[in-house]
Amino acid sequence: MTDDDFEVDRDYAALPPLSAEFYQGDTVEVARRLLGTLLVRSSPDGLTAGRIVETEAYLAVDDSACHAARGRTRSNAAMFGPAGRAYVYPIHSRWCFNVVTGLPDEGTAVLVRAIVPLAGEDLMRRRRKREKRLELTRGPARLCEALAINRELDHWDLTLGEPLWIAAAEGPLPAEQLRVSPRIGVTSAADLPLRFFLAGNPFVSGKRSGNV
DNA sequence: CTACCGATTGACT
DNA sequence: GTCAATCGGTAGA
Repeated sequence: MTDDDFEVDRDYAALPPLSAEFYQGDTVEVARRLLGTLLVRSSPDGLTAGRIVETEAYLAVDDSACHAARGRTRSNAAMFGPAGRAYVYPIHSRWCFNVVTGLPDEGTAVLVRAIVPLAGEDLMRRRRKREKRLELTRGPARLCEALAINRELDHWDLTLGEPLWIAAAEGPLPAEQLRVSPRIGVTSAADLPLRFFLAGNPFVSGKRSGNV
């Protein structure tokens, strides 16, 4: 199954959201399981959707890069909520989208770093003010702008469906496509192998040479 | 209140 | 490849 196999008129809005159980497990496992799933966003402007191809896990124990590592604040409160909620965080005047995992009050989440555009590409181009397909959703803040994910969706329960949810992949991910590496951009706990991506996918962020 | 910094991006050499 | 813009969050005075 590749993205080229997709029907262009597929009804993404009808895809059911993943249930809370999907998100409640070990954060590293959830980060791996999210690869290949479909991130869907509906809005008055239209529907956008893409396949998740890169994630990063942020842990509760021995992970100084995790926003929850220095305790609960007003800004990171969503991380301490139930699994399956969105945690949307601003950095450098842009937004990043996370999925809360594990148990309530644990403070773990998975950052979605890249998706492959599957629906609403023209709407993504208008929001991003970019024409090149690769520049629409390659990177955590780019995909947020393409899907109009912002502070309003912090705390959103992704198991409820519209306006933002994640739907299951069509089938199991070929194990030979999975790659693991240190996380991108973090300045502490920079050596932990907590980034997961699909080998060779052009939408995976970071240096292209490191994505094979 | 001020000072510092970051899970980034885009422009530029 | 390098580097600066940019601003909310946080810590500290």
